[in-house]
Amino acid sequence: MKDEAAKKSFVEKANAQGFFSIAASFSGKVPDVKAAHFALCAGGEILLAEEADLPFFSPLFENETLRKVVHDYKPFLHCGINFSSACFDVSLTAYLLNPGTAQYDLSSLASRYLPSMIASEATKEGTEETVWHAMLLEKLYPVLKKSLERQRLLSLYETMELPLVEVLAAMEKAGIYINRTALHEKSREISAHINALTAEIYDLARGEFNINSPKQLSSVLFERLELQPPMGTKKTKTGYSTNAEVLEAMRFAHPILEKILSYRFWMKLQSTYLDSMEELISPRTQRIHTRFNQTVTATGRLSSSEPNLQNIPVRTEEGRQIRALFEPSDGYDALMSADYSQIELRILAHLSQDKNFLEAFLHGQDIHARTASEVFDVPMEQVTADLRRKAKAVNFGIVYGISDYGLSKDLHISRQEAADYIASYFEKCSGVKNFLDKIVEKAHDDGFVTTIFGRRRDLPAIKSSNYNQRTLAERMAMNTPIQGSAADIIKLAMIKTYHALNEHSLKSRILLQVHDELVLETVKEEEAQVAELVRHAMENVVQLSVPLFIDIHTGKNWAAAK
DNA sequence: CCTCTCACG
DNA sequence: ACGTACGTGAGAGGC
Repeated sequence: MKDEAAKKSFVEKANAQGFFSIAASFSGKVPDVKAAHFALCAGGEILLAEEADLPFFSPLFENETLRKVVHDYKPFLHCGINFSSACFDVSLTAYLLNPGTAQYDLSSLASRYLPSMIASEATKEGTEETVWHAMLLEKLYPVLKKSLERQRLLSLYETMELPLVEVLAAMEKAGIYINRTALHEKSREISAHINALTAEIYDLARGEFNINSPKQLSSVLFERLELQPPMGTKKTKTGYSTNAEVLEAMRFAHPILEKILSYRFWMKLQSTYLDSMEELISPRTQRIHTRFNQTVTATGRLSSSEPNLQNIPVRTEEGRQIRALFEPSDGYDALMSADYSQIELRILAHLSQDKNFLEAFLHGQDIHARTASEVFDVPMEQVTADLRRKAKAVNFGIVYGISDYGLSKDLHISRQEAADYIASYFEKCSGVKNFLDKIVEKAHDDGFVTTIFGRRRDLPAIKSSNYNQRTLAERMAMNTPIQGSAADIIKLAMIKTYHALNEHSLKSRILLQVHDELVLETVKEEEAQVAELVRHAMENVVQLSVPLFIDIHTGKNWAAAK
C-alpha cells in the first residue's frame, strides 16, 4: 500500500471514469463495527488497504465528484466512513429495480445483470473475496445506473433511499434501552402462568404431551378427546389445524380449549419477547440495536430484525406490559411516539379521488363511521359501534384487495352477506371502485405498478393462467400503490425529521420506525420543540389531496407514549 | 430446512 | 367450480 506509483495510477484511472468501487470486510456488531480490510477498484486496477491506511485515502474518499460504488453502504457508515451523496449502493439500486426478489448479494447480482459473466466467475474462488467484489462492483455500476435511469428510479434513489441509509444507521447505533430488571420480573411472572396452565392441560388431556407441538395437540384434541373440528377446518400435513381461529370457534366444547389458548398466549410473550430479547441486549451499551433492513419488502416498507421491534405487542393489556419495558436511556427523559392517522386510507382518497373519502378527510370526519354511514345507508349520528366495526373491516379489505371470502372470515358472516357489503361499498364509493379497476388494468397492460413517488413493483404473475397466482397478483396491484406510497411518505419524513433535529442541534433522536409511527427519545427541555418539529416534518412531507395528520404521545416508556 | 403458529402495521 | 384477504420476523417442533 505504500506504493506511491500504484496509488497515483489508481487515482488517475478513477478520475478518468469518475468513479471507483470499494469492497470491505467488516467485523463486530453495531455500534462497534470495524472495517478489517478494503479492496478498491478503478479501471480494473486494484488497491488493497487496511483500516490504518484510511487517512491515506481520505482525499480520494472525500472527493465529492468521484462516485464510490459499494454493496451495502450502511456498515461503512457504522464504522465512520461517509461517502454522502457520492455513494452508489448496488444493493439499494438492485432493490429499487426489482423489490420482489430476496437475493441482492453480489454473486446473484452479477449473474442477473452481467450476462457476459460466466456463472462460475460470479462466485470466483481462490481470489481474495473483497478483491473479487470490488471488481464485480465496478462492472455492475454502469449497468445498474443505466437501468435505474431507464426506469425513472434514479431520483427515488438519490432523494429517498440513499439519504435514508444515514438515518437508519443513526437509529441502529442509538439502540433502545430495555429495563432488564423489569424484564426478569415479567419473565418470572409469566413462567408461573405457564407452569400452572401446563399442569391443568395435562390433567384435562388425561396425560402429558408437548403442548407446543401442533401435531401432538391435534391428536390430543381430535383423537384422544374426540372433539369435533369446526366446519371448514383446514387439514394440515399432520392433521387438523389447531390455530387460534379453530380453537376460538370450538372453545366451549371442552375446558381444555381455553387453557390452550391461554397457554399459547403466554408462551408467545415469554419465548418471543422476553427470553430472546435479553440475549440481544448489547453488553457494552445495555441497549437493543435492531437492524432496519432496507432491501427486504416488495412494497418499499422497512423491516426490522434481530430483534424485530416492529411487532412488539400492543393489542392486549398483557402485551402492552412488554411494550412498557422499553424506556428512555440515560440522559433522556421520555419516549415520544408520532404516528400517522389513517395514512393508507388518506392515500386511497388521494389516488382514487373518491368523493366520499375526499369529503370525509377534508372535514376531519371519522373515516370508518363515514364509510358505515354510506354503506349501511344511515345518518352519521346513527352509526353504531357495530356498524363502524364492520365498515372498518371493509376498509381494511379494500386496501388488501378485497374478496367476499376474506371479508366473511374476518367478520364471521356469510359469504353472501360479505358480498352484499362489498357491492354496497362499491356503489357508494364508486371512485374507489374505479381506481381499483384501473390499477388492475394498468398492471395487466404494463406488468408493474408504481407508488406516488415512482417506486415500482413488477407483477409478472398478473398474466398467469393459474387462477391463484393471477388473483394474488391483482390484489398486489391494488395493495402495493397504497402500502408503498405510505412507506415512501414516512421514509421522507424520517429524513426530514433527522436533519431538522440535527440542524437545531437537538439531543433528542429517532429510535424506531414502525411503518406508520416514529419513536423518539427526548429530553425534557426539548420536548415541546421536538413535538412541533416532528409534526411539521411528518405532516408536510408531501401535499396530497387530503391533509396528513399525526398523533403525538409522550411517556416514561413506550406503552405510556400511546 | 420446512411447517405451523402468532406478534405487528 | 375453483380457493384468496396485503406486508413482515421469529420460535418451536419435526423431518
